[in-house]
Amino acid sequence: MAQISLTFPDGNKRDFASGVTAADVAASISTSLAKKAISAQVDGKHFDLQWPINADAQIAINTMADEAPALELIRHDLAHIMARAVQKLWPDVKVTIGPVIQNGWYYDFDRAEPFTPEDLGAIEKEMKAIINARDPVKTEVWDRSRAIAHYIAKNEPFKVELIEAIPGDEPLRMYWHGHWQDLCRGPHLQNTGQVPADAFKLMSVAGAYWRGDSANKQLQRIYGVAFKNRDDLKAYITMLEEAAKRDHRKLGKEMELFHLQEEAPGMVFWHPNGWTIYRALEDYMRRRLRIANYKEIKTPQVVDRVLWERSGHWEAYRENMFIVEVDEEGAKEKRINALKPMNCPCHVQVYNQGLKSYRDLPLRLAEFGSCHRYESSGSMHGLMRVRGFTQDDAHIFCTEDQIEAECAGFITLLSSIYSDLGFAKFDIKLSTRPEVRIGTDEQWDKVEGALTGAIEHLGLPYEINPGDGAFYGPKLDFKLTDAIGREWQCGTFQVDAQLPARLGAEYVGEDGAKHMPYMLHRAILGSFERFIGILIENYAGKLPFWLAPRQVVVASIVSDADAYVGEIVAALRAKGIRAEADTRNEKINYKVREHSVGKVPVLLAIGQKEVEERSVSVRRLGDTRTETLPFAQIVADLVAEATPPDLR
RNA sequence: GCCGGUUUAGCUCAGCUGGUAGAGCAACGGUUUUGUAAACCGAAGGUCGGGGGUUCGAGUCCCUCAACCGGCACCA
Repeated sequence: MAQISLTFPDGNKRDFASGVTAADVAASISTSLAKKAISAQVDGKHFDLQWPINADAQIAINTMADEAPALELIRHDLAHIMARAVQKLWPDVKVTIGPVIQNGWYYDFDRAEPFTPEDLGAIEKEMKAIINARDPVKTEVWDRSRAIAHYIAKNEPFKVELIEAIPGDEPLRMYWHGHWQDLCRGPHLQNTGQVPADAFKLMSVAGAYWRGDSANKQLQRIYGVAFKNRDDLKAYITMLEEAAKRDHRKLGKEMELFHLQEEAPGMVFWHPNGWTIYRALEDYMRRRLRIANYKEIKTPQVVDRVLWERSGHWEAYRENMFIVEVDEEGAKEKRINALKPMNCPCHVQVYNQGLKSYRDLPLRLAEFGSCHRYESSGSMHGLMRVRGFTQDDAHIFCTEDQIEAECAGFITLLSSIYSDLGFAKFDIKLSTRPEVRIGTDEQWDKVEGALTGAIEHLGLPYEINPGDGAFYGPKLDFKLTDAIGREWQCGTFQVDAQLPARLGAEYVGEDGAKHMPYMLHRAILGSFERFIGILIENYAGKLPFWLAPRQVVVASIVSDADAYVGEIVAALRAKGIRAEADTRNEKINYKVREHSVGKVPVLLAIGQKEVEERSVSVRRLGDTRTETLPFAQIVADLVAEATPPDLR
């Protein structure tokens, strides 16, 4: 038999017979390694211990101490164990696919009856029994026809469809967990007992379309999470609870920021506290845009369908638009208008007023544009996905040669704004030309080159999403990372050669002829509603002082202090600080608790002592210590602290 | 839009297999003048999401609509 040479992580090489398995290799090293081995990395690929190795390769044996492969195997085996448990409990359930995902796995089933939460308990119990049985895991390679015949015989139509969709004549791999068989590319553990029985949990049932297509049958998906040990599972569940505590919907209620109600789904009712955040953010953005030489405009919300027909939205976006029909006086037919879902067509109308010269370009038109989109009922989510929202929108009209500089200027602005708002890290994704597109390849080369040139010039890393651009131009997406590691796509920069053409935008060039400008769609926050939701969750409600809706509460300890409390509040308000008095007949403990829960950053407690020495006792949110400061000093300190970052 | 779940007092939630609704907090009225995360007492508060049905009787069972929650699909 042919020999192959395997290279170990320490650089040592050894020869083995071709077809040797990683299990054999581990056993040849030591019995303890053979026991501990769970899989191997063979030339970087994750290999099952049972798979034959047929060529020279780098090899490293994995044990449970190797976090990534261990978790992948545990989760993947659990997917199979769960499917086996489900088919044991309900033999007529059809199986489909069950991949590993972040923190766990899911498996999609076809079953007439819905799975209930009680079913999940029963499945978990059955899974534990399978794990405790320590059933061996076996694997074989089958040819397609055998596999198809097998699944036809077993009446598993989804598996048949799956195999038929696998291209070519590739042989297929089968796995057995005990007697239970599943088509799977592997790798897997060696027996079900290697899965920790106390470190997984079935989380939820949800509908999911077969192969992700809403035209297909809807299956039932069961989600599970799994870790290497019970403590990790516990930590994960604690993390989920912590994340739930920063849910902006919950905090929005507790902090009296906003509400939503049935009569206006997806439309925000901002309360005084929430609107204060909104205004602070808007004022900040307005200053930043003005300094970056944007011109702010305001355009109509209700616009005749004629304009939407011209812009192409009526054809492409109609089902997402709120339509307004009006009986005009004397008119034979109803006039049909739409609430604008986007600002771009209106901005072109502003651009088109008066003949533009190349000297006017780049022209940056900004609007805090109030838009409405009829989002599908199942997609709405607090402030994150709404039907009525306001974009920090702007369109830059420029020549092709100006795109790169505009792009660089935009990224610089975005980066500075994210940093001011507390987001140090963001990623850039470039979406390039799709298959179906307008414009010549030379144009695309130039425009894509302008975007990459801008990013590279700034020395920033970026990822490419090939073919994911719009048909009218490439785009950049900007994703920021929040305090608990979640990513949010907020900023966008899109090059558009289509809308200016459709709506007849032009300028007179140096050559005296008319040319079409490019239009750059761009946003930094995305929508104010969503961004405020992100801010609330990022800060867990403890917003930075300049954004906090109620910055200071001045609380009396005794009623004799009320007059002095009033004096302090008046002094702070005179300096623009959002201060409130709390002179209710309550103990200071009660007031401290209430305003801590309400996320007020600074509490000034005033008792007899403070009245006498004209001082204040300062307590900051999240800190149990207090500090006594003179009246004049606290006013000066808080004024400095309340200054927005761009004005410091 | 689809699958599943939920909807009871201002808020958070109880209410078993159908017999006519309950707690804590808040708000209100008193008492208390208080020193850094919930003082005490009292009275009050609900067409049980909307509509329809079954039943002698519905918060509870059925149908339907809506909103919300978890996913899926969507997010040119």
